[in-house]
Amino acid sequence: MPQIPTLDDVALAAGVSTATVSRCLNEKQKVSPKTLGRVMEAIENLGYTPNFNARAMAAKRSSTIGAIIPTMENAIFARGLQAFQESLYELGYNLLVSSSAYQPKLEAEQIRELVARGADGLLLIGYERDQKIYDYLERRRIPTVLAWASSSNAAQACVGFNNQSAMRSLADIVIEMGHRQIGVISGQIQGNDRAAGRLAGIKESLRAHGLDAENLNVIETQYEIERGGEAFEQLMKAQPRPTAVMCGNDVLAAGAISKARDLGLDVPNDVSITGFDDIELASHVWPPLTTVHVPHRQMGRDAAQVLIDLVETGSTKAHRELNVSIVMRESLQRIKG
Amino acid sequence: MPQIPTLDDVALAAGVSTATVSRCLNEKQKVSPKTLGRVMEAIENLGYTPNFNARAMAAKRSSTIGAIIPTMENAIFARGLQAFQESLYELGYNLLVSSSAYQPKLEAEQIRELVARGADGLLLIGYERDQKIYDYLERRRIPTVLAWASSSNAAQACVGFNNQSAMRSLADIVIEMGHRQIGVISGQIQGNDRAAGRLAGIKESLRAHGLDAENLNVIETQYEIERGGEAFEQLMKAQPRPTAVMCGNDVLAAGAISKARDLGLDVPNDVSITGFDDIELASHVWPPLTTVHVPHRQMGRDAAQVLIDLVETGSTKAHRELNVSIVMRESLQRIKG
DNA sequence: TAAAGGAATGTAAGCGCTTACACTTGATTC
DNA sequence: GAATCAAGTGTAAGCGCTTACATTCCTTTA
Repeated sequence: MPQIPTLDDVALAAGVSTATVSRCLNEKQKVSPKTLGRVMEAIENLGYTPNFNARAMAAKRSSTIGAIIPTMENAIFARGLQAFQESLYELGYNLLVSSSAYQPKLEAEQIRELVARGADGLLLIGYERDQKIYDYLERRRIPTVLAWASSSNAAQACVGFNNQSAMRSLADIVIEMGHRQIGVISGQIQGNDRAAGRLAGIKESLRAHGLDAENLNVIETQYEIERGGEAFEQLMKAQPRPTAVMCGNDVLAAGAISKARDLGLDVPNDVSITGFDDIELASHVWPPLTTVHVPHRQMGRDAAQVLIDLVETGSTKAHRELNVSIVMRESLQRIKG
Repeated sequence: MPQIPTLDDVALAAGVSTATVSRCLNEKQKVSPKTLGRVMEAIENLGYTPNFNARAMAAKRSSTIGAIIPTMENAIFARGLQAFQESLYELGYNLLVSSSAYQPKLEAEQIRELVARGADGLLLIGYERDQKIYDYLERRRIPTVLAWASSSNAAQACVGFNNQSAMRSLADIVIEMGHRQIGVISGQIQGNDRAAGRLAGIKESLRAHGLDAENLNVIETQYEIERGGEAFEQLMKAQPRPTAVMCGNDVLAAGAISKARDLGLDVPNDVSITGFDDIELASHVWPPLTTVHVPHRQMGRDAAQVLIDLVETGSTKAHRELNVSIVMRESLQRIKG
């Protein structure tokens, strides 16, 4: 029954002290090439792997970053997170991911969990959460970056974009194309600043064009393709029927497009549909979606850079706002006549 | 500068020993209600959270399960993993997920990483990997479950389905619908037993129907929607042109459908297309995909159950094979005339 | 009433690492 | 040749927990 080799075993086998073995692992330059070779050989022979928990405990840092995203079920966060983790890896950090299912309570739990696991820093999505959480992170001195959103009054570092003004731009286009009956399929506003911002952007645009923003037909639902379809069906029952349906993201929009076909409606001739995010799917549904392109990869990279800066140098809070753009595709059409 | 409270601080505040505090956290029933109350109050007041690393180290178990999936970029593994993690949670375990980007080397690294982090057990996808890895896990005594595949000769516990016979069933239907010119868009076979099995299933069916399996037109590519489109375009250049294109999964099929439209081809009148997995997308593209339905949620639940059984009781290796079914939708059509 | 037993709690030895500090060595300088 | 210094290495004290074992204090039972 062979025991799992420890650093002591390696030290013994190589005829050096544990301190030296540790140096071979973490600060090679502090060790003579001769010793290094001997130690590495012993490590190889024994099949030694450092115990992460012991290391984190002794060193009081873990080279681990935690991220909590609202969902892994669709691709919204996938690309950005991928870029985030690639950048972290290059900087010598590992990423631990949890998903909160859009539930603030679960998110709070998972923040504690990641901190308990010794995360050196955290990536969170959006800025809207209980102040207690921020206090907790402050007390524990856990550097935190908020992504996918941008709020100038957040005390934390932000790397993201302005959801409201992004959606405002898209709504401007929709309205200037002649649409007056607009339906909205939004994500749940409660506890989701991104969804709230996007909806606010539409209302802002309506007001700016002298249209009624208060009676806007909005359906809130979960970010699932099926839910998008259901909401769309609901919206199309209204009289007068919307000529354009703006969706809180591409997943909802894909559901709406699919349901439109089921209902025998032609997109965009009978009704225009727009999305948000420009995930891969957006250009592969039919008709392809007019949507807001979000630079997910860049956001992920920037977030990693800002966060590690915070972790290693405790540098001053950064606040990076990225530019989004509107991608015009066939799902949105000018009102005829 | 307030220090982060430790178990010692709690013990001091509650006027008990550290052992008692530990018991309050882990084995409440061993502590008198009076003491429990006092300790919990102290924990509350101090805002104490146990240090995970210290706990794992002292207890020699972490109540953590590791999972390594080939990709998080699309929904293939999302649903099953979600069910896996929900079941684990009910059983008192946490899940740590990494993605290997379909690279065996990265996977090996991540296995070591998860083991170093003290994972009590591992979930891996498929069975095809270097024997050294299995030896390593054996030596370290890390219970492991292989999912998304099924191989009766794997030494590890398996929870999955037979990719080959599943695809064979679908191919049988395609052929019996009169298709003779079949093109295949497969995932990379190298290091991916699921992709290999699916392709083998198609060839098996061809042979069984007295058709030429050796000259089957197969394009191997990555599981990305864009790649599916490219491969489809390539396949359609063949003479004679395929009347049916069978895809290694739904993501490739979605790409193929989208590209077909770009090429001015009507699915299924000009060409039939099939997928595999039955992810949400499959029923929302147009035309909806005929595909192989995989019971992802059940697979996730079963895998959790089998793995925790292994971890806690060291029970004998289980081997669960799940049934898949074919879902007929509009993307596959009988050859006319 | 004393012995026995069980429940509640305490004592203290690690778990496998990192790192401050101390020490040894050999080269360099005056 | 003594003093100085840097490079390489070793010693040992924790990091914050769990848990085997010891101890205390009741309640039971003969």
